[in-house]
Amino acid sequence: MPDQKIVEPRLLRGFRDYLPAQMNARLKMIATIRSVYERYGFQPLDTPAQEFRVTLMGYGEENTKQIFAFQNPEEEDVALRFDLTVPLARVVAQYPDLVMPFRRYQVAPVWRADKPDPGRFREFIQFDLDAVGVSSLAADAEILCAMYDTLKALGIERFSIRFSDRKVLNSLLDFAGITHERSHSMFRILDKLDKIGLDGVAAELTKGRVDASGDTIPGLGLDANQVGRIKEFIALPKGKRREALRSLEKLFAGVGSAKEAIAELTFICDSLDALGISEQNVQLDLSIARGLDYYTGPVFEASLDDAPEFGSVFGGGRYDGLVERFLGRTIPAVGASIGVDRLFAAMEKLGLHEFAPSTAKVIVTIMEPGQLAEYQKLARELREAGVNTEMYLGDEKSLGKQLQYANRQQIPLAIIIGSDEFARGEVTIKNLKLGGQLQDRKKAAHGKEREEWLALSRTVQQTCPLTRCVEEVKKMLAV
RNA sequence: GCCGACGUAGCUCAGUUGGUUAGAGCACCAGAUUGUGGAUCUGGGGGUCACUGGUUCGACUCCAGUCGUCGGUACCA
Repeated sequence: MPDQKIVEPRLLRGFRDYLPAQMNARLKMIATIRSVYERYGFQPLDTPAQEFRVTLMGYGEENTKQIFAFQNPEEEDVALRFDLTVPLARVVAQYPDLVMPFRRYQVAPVWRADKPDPGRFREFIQFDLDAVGVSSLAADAEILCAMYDTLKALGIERFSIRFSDRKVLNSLLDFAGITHERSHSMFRILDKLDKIGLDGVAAELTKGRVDASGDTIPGLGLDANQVGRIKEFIALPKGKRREALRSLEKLFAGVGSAKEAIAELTFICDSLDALGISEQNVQLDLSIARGLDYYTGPVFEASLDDAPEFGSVFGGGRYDGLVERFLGRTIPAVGASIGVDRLFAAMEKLGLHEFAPSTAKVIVTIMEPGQLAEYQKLARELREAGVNTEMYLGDEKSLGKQLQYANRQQIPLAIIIGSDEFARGEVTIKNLKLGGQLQDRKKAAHGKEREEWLALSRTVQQTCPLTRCVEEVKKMLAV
């Protein structure tokens, strides 16, 4: 291409490639999550990436700027979905024959035009589970339980799922004498408690503050009495679920609207006890708000104790009003959503992923190109036996190069057949994974350990009759 | 969106008060070793110093703008 302008290969801000090693880890993660959801009997659903723009809008116009919106060739206003909950509400309204309760899971990419952060992208996968048409809070407890099982199944031990109830916060407004119109800004500020501390929250509730970068954040203009009440609420003991609940009951004793919230949380605590969910991982935290307007009851969010900077990796709640927008009548619903890519990034930081670029377990190297058919036959035989097998197709003629390739792909076994083996009807199987491990341990091995090392070294490479190749390969992979 | 910092090899970074030929480590490639990867040694390729303009005899270095990256903050149905 003389004189032609090279197109610079680059990505859009907030978008990522997933190369094979990461992709294998991500697929494994998704498969694990799916197996948990299916264990609860949730059923799969998929919906299009694009929806009519009006379908996606409607909860606060200021948020629409985060939506990737454009016109299609028919000049209709369309947008990329920004979550999976709104499309679910659309589906429920559109298919009246769906059997209720409708319990579905969905894993799919969504798009938001946010500024990217660690673990935060413009295109990312969400993995949702929701129960629609269920008013019983047993569903909410079950969602919490599924969240717990999912994080455990992913191999995460130290995580915290915190839950509360949107109705608690509404009662807080009554308790502090704040009008409900200001609920949104009020909840938003409260949600920042973890981040900016009690003093920061107090400042934002009153006259505002200047942050570390010198930016001014306007205050809400509450009076000292109101802030005092909010502080009382924040100061409620965290402790065990029951204790937190009792102290809330005491504080809100004079607030009529609080009875329902307390009854709901009591029900959920009972259910969690019945389900055997530990206090260790699932806590009642009255301060969590979740920014979304559509929540009407219990809300939940999970974060990893050892990677708190990634924030909420799994969150949800009850949204009894959402389907009404499409149907004109109320259908109760509750669900939760994993930010798969955010959780992936957090787990990556904690070293919880196994990265291997190749799915092959065996590579058949080519030493005698004239015998290609024999190599092909053997590869076929291995595949038919269920062994993931790659036959070397590159241009390198030397065995060393082919083994180097296999090593880089982290393929554990290599099959070597040269003129000697062909003459005797044999194959040599080399364990690259074990060989690599032994190399690492070579220097450290002394005395008894050295004996063991030598014994293992003898098993790195073995020769057997061609007829027993598949059997030997399986045996070596099983270790 | 706002505030700040930073852009030198694939990666991590040196680069003197502005001085002529821009360096290192790692990675990569080749050879030592044409039937054995990861070790060692020797050699090699690779740069529009983000971009554009300005100041200057001379700019990787100073100035301005643009783009990009990162951090904080705001926002997050």
